[in-house]
Amino acid sequence: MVAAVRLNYQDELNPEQCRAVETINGPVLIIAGAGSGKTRVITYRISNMLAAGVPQSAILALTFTNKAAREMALRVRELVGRKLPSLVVSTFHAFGVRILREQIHRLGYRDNFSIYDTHDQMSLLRETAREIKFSLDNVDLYATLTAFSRIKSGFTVWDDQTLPYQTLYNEYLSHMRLYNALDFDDLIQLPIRILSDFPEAAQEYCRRFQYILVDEFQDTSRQQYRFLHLLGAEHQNVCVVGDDDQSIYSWRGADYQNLMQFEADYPTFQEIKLERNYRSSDTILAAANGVIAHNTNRKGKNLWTGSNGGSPIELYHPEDERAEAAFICERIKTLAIKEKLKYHDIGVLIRTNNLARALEEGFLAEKIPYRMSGGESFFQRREIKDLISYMRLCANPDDDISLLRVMNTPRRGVGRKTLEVLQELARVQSISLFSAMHAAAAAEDSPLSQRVRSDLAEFINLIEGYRTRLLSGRRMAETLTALIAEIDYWAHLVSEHQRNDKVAKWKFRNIELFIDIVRAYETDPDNLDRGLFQFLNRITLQLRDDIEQDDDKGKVNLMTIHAAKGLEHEVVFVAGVENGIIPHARAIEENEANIEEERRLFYVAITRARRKLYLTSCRRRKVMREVIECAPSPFLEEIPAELVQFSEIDVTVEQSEAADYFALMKAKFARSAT
DNA sequence: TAGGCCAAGATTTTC
DNA sequence: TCTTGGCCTA
Repeated sequence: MVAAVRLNYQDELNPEQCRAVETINGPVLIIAGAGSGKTRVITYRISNMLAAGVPQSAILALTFTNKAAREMALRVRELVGRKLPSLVVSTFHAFGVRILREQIHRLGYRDNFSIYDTHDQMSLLRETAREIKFSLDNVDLYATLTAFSRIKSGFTVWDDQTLPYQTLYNEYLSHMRLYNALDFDDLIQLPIRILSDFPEAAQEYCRRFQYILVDEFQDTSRQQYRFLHLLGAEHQNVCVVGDDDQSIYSWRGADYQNLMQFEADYPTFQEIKLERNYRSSDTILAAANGVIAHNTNRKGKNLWTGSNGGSPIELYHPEDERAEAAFICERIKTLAIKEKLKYHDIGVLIRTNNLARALEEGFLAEKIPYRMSGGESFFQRREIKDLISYMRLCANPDDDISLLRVMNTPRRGVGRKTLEVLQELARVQSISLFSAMHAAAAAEDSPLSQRVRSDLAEFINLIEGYRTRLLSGRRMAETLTALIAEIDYWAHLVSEHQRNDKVAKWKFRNIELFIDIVRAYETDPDNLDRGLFQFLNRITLQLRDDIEQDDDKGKVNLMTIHAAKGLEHEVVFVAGVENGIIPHARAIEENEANIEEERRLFYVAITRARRKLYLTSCRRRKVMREVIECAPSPFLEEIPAELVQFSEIDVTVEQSEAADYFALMKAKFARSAT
């Protein structure tokens, strides 16, 4: 099997790709343009390493999203034809968790830490503010968290703007610490600390992971780069694969300057450019090239296809978002019937999640099966989060945020008064709420009534009982079923939705689905790392990932452009190609230089298409409650005109008006350029 | 203490 | 517009 792989790949890959596959030792920088067969190269490279005798446990492949990690692991397994239990393919964050689970005691945390997502962080911030009487009026919690994150990761320092929040920040951090909770930044930050402060730990990982491969390198943050750098310090076998034109995560700290940093840090690096595009038609690629050429800050690259022609890009200006949805549905149906295209070969891309709504309504009305990836995930749903919070509290009783959530779901008669007493006790003694409950329930002289204290004791018993059962690590699904029965979650749902028992039923069905997921996790023979903590970590890190469904074949893929990165479809629709959406008004508002990233985003969207690309740009759109006039995205103008065809529906008026508009835009640009 | 009512916020993208 | 969280009252 392995030998076959060795013989074969030369026939399947072009010379540059071969070089990328064969250059195993030393630092390597692979610049891989869109559609240049990057995934194939990576998978072949790994299997080539295995064939060359590198043990699987010595290879570490890091990606950016869960989807990419899963995909890569799957492809390698398929190619090699066997399971690779010791090969580590993981996201940076998940890999951070892996190190922390083994090493976090060095930093004085306990290894049953909770991971807080943005939601949890916001709750904690609210709680903290309340506690120290910090007024949050007119405070943008989200922005505050972003600022905290930047300070924490050393991106910025305190300034006049942020200084007033310093006490809040410190208090927030000490709470995180008290609750034994980590946020996403910590998952990178703390491993860095471990690797740099504890040489014996660093050595362990450096020795083990002799070969490191990073996909989507352009999206790594400075912190992640540092992490990577520390891991590869000893052996220097670091291979990074990226494309500066597809860097679309700068808002999350991605820094494409890491490419330059890499070159400086590894002067002996070999560079390999993959410039031949195997995915898109010539037309589509020419459009993409035309657009991206407007960016100034690029590492030059010249993508080519080696083929000719392709059907033109179709541009349509619907009246509003409903007409847009109708148009897309109509085209999808035609494609399905006339060209025998499968629904799953079609991608509908949007800039923001809220654009999905009208499209979803359209799909439902036209009975087109679809799936939406991204958006509110299953695990974010309320009923699921309730259950997860119970699990988290069992895993880590000091997790106050989970405790607060669970405490009164269902209602347990613990009111504000009681909570205040407990919180005060916790604050004074610097202990968690759960410990405070313990103390209060046992104390003779507690200000709490006998009844309340026995309620608390009952709650403590409930949690501790299930804690033991869940920690035993076996039959979690059954244990959860028992828990749900014991707290009578069903009655809770019914009382929460008295007017609408359908909702209650649906939510309960979700709970059952969740338990199925737990069961699948427990009984998966490939899963060697079962257990409550592992499960919870996995869930938290996969918040946005939807559950893999077997029946996803045969469904149109509706997703954000960000989620579409790394994927491809025969036919792609990009909806809402309007000024203010792509480029997004907020992004530009923030910083005008962001226009380049927005353009890259558009570039990514275009290059997802293999054969045919449709772009739609509404003239009006309902935003919130009002209807606003929309102008086409300025990026449309950057597509060479000869590649574009206006859609036949409503052609007459449309075209002349659009032409007028473009003339206007052109004039505007000419002016601003001088 | 719990349920109902009112007001405010909605965040661009993800781990 | 719709949901969610906070506040007030019974």
